[in-house]
Amino acid sequence: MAKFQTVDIGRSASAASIIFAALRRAIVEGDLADGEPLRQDEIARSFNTSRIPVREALTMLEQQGLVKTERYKGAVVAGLSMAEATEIFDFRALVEAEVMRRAVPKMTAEVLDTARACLERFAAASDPMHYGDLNREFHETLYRASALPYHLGVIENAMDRIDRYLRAQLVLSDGMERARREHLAILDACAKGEAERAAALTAEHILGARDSLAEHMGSVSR
Amino acid sequence: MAKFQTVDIGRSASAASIIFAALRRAIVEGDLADGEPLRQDEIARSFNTSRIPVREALTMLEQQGLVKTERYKGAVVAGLSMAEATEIFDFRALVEAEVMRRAVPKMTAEVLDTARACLERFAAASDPMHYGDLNREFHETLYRASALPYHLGVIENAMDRIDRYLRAQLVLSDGMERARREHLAILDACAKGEAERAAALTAEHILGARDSLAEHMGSVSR
DNA sequence: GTATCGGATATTGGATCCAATATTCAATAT
DNA sequence: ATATTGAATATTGGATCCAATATCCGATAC
Repeated sequence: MAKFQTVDIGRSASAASIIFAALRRAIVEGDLADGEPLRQDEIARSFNTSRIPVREALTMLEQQGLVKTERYKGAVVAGLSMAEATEIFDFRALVEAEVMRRAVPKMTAEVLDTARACLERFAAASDPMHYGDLNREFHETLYRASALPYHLGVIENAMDRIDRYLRAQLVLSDGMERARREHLAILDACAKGEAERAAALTAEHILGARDSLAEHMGSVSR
Repeated sequence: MAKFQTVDIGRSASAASIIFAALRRAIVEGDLADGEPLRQDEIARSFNTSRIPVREALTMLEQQGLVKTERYKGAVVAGLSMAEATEIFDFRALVEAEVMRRAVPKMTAEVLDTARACLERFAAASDPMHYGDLNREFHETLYRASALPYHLGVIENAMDRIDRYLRAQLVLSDGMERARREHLAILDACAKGEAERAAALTAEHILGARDSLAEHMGSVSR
């Protein structure tokens, strides 16, 4: 029997995955602008490591489509054209609606409470840049009930690619107010066990964001 | 004006991406068994490089979910549980049906001819292990007409994860014959411009393969 | 005979060093 | 004045070397 609590320091994250997580977050939140070059040397210095783990992190980001690398030129934050962004919204609408459809029958009271708490924090949030996190948390809480890990992973990746634009759009005009209203409607459908309605509302919610983004920004990038 | 043909040797693939492509192919085709350890040193020797580009290739594979890495233990080919495989089939059915629905109205005669040629090669193929390639080529040819690159990428990734099991199942019993029949039906719907029917047939085609796999193999791995 | 401990070996993660090439900018020819 | 050439610099990709740790196997205690 174990008499001491083990701490798994051996399983602690590698330098590369720490750097990856930090860069990913910076890109997803929009702190790094589209096209911004990511210098290996500079990043290595800021993390007090060599360039090796930095390169590993950059290859991970490239696999996720968050950066583009060119030989002898380096990595830059990968921006999306309007067509690409639109396609990703369409994809999300398709997959998230289906996940929602399958999640509703499995939602426990606890899941619904957690989601409700998310919305309350969303309404009370003072920092606009925090909306994005709460938005994701709300949706993920509901989706997780589906017990479809592969779907969740794919959704997360798609979300990463467009989150910056979504966040920028959320603070504009009536973005916040509409999101709040639509979230309430989705949660209501979930609470009543109406899977089809929840799925339809989810798709509308995402496609509405797509159209709103297309209006506000003529072209997102390059 | 350019008087000489330029060859872009500078843009030639890096060692890491060559190794990645080779390992990916080996895993997807099932030449490397589930759980098989991938030793950096060994791979490096067989490609006449150092371990650095090998590690880069392994991180790419890990991002794709094709290998699992553990610190100080190394990378192994990532097998799928029955539940995971089933989920990926469901995902494919959802996404590929939608892509097909949107592709049909855009299919030119050339696309249809290319797909038809695929099927003929499929029927005439002598090497059973070549079926898998032709199967993918057939579907991809049709999907590409949709002009939805993000969707295609996601589908490709999902396909990579289950292709081994699919190939193994294809050569069993009536797998080949049924695939041939279903492909013809799909192509027929496409040729007649019946998008909804093509989409429905595509979903059935994939879910049928899912069920067939579930029958033939009690558990896929681990 | 069996279980536990300790060192040898194997293997990975990271640091440092070297090679290759893109970019920049000054010098020069037209 | 402008376009071209060539050297200096910056930056990446890969090789070699070092540190950390998991695994294996023999020695030892009971």
